[in-house]
Amino acid sequence: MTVIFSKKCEYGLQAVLYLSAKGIGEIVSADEIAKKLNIPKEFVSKILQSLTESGLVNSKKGKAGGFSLAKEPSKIRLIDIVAAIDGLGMFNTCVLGFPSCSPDHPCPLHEKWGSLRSSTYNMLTEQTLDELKEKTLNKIAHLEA
Amino acid sequence: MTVIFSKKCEYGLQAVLYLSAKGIGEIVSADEIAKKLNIPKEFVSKILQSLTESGLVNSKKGKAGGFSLAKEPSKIRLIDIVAAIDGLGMFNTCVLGFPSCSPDHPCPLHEKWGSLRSSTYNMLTEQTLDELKEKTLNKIAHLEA
DNA sequence: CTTTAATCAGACAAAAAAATCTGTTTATAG
DNA sequence: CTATAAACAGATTTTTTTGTCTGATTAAAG
Ligand code: SF4
Ligand code: SF4
Repeated sequence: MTVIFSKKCEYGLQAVLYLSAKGIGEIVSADEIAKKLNIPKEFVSKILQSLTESGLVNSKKGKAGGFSLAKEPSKIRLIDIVAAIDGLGMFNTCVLGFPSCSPDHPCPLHEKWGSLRSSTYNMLTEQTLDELKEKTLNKIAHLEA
Repeated sequence: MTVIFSKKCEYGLQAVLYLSAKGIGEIVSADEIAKKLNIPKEFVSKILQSLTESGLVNSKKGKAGGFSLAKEPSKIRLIDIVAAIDGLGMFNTCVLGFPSCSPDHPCPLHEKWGSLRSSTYNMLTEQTLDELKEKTLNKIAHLEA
């Protein structure tokens, strides 16, 4: 079975939400994130490194080092994280896997699926981290309860 | 990157749409389907075999054998094919990959994502093969043009 | 009855995704 | 200055998904 996002992307979103819940300046280690979110440490570490390259996250090396958001939470949209990790291919390739999507010969689901896909894209584009902070805190607090 | 459906499911949907476009009685070989849809033959063959087990498709062995729909196109919903191949897990697990989804501590995207997911589910549940026949024919006709 | 063309069963192989390991560099704290 | 704890780099392993191969069975057609 396959869901919308890759595992990498899911973890990436979780981690960034975690960072934003901690506040803009806070530096958090990959180890802490991994433990709190029950994600393999080395894996989330890799993902955060790649997000650092993408400029969404800052990293600090050495003891007491870790990761923090590179921008204000209100400036980071969910789509930015998705784009950095999974790319935006899912928004312009065919749900049914047909090779090309010409407007004159669209696949049978074009009409119905197309609008759902746009809605999803818009949702990810509109949602910024700051708007999700409270809900994130609530979720995190009750993760291992 | 990962899209909604697995390759298996995409091919399965394509193949079943192809069958329905041919008409209810028509028997079509895996070979023809593979060629027309540019899908690996052995792979689509396996998929159709599994759909046969699921009761959505009939198979006929031997020379002049092949596959056909097991029910009227109006009785086969897209969700049936998805359920048979990928399962319905994608409709009740978390987009963000959080392990549990308790209604009191939903993940940060619950509200927004939940409704999109329901819409997708409903769309797949409402769409039956007969309604897609014309569009499928149009798509197939222009596949290798 | 024999040839042929198909499903079917199940092992196998290749590729991609997910996860782990090993070691290096870097900065803080004592 | 040394010990420690972190990111970082990159190789390696494991697992899942995707795709292929071999042979057996079945049924139609000549
Ligand atoms: S138009 Fe149809 S073929 Fe094209 S991407 Fe949308 S669903 Fe797929
Ligand atoms: S409520 Fe949140 S945690 Fe649960 S499935 Fe929906 S998106 Fe995921």
